[in-house]
Amino acid sequence: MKKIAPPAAAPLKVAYHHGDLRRSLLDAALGLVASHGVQGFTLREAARAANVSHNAPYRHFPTRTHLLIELAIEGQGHLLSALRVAVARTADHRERIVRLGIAYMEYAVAHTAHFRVMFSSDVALNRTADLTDAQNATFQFFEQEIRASEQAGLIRKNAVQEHALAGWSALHGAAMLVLDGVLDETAVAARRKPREIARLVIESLLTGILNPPKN
Amino acid sequence: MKKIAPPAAAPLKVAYHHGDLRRSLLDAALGLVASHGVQGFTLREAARAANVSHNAPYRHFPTRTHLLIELAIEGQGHLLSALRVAVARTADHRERIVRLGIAYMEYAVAHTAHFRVMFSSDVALNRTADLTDAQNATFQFFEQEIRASEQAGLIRKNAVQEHALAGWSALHGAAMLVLDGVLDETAVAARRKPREIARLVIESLLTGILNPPKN
DNA sequence: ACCCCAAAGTTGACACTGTCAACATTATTT
DNA sequence: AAATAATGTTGACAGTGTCAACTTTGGGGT
Repeated sequence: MKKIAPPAAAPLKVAYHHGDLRRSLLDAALGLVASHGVQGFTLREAARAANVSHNAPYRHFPTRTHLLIELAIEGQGHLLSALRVAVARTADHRERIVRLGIAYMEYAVAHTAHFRVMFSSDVALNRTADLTDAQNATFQFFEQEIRASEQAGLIRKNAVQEHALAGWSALHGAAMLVLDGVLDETAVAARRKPREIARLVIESLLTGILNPPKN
Repeated sequence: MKKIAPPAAAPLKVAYHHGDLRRSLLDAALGLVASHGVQGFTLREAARAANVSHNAPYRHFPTRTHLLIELAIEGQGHLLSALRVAVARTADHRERIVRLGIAYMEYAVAHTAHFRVMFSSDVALNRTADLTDAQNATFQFFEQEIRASEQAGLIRKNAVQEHALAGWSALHGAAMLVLDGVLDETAVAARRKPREIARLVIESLLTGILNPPKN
């Protein structure tokens, strides 16, 4: 069954080495997650999509989960970039915070596959130091933004970390609930676009829900 | 291999009919999720834990995912009960809201398996009408609580749904981030117990993070 | 008291998966 | 040009979800 003399490369080149299999596998995986969910993603199917044998992925990732972790790290990077871009041309601190929130939500809905992988429990339970670093970077970006607002006198003093935590939680929770469709039948959220939901959540957090104390 | 005359039930009864296999499977599944994660849960292993053949589960659940959905619905019920209990003996509206938040978080960490199943993407993507109802019930409980606070004059008017949404998002996000260990290395959250994190988030949301406007 | 049937459980098979081990080919370094 | 590391391939194995066909059992109508 040996092939004899394929002198010039056929239109369908079947090179032994792939070129950038690692990248191809990540891309294929992302697509599969998008269409079949994280659980539905399969190493073998990714290999097929890359025209490669079912064991080739193991030269690039020690395990299925590690491929996902790699995707998660990548996603964190993209998210952080998106957040940076979202506030790049805005000076007003309040507006910056609102934009940050909206950008978080928009990333979640525009890059659902990445986002789902980033926070899938499978990945979370096998977190790698690199992933932790990437996640911490995102939190620190929030923190830094809040700190700037504090120094500008926009927000309360001495609670930067707490406010950053509350902010991230609110955003993250809203994004999760939206992605999971949990809000689809609620009166508030059903007819609103994700970005409006994000704005709403952020506004609530900024001004608070209590009546202002009357002194 | 016929057993002859087992007059009184032997200690190891090996009846053909199980009695309450459905319940046993749900319990086994919960344990498996707790130890191996949602992805690690296996129908066949649950069947083994219940001393039953690998196909017996199919007499009670059409599919692996449906078993998980059943667990999710069950969990939503427990959560709602826990929330009710948490505020049962508290009259002060502000305190009620704080307790609600803490209860949500505590449920998440005390019943991690249930919680993870409830919001696993596998379940979310195959949501059933019953599950949707159960989730809506939880949201409505939040809403109702906020409405009561509004009528008592505690919180701003005309934004009950928005505030309920913001509250749920913040709580849910905080719970998720805690469960996923995303906060483990952050200065704010690393040394705090989950309930303190929840309190902190709720307090931020109640009073807001902006400086009070000086008129 | 019987028959019969639907519910509940079982066995066996299938295609598919993640992963391991052994082998083949290519690229790189010396 | 030879040795070696990197990259792919084939084959095998145990384990999975699910389908189909069979068996056992408990309860209701006659």
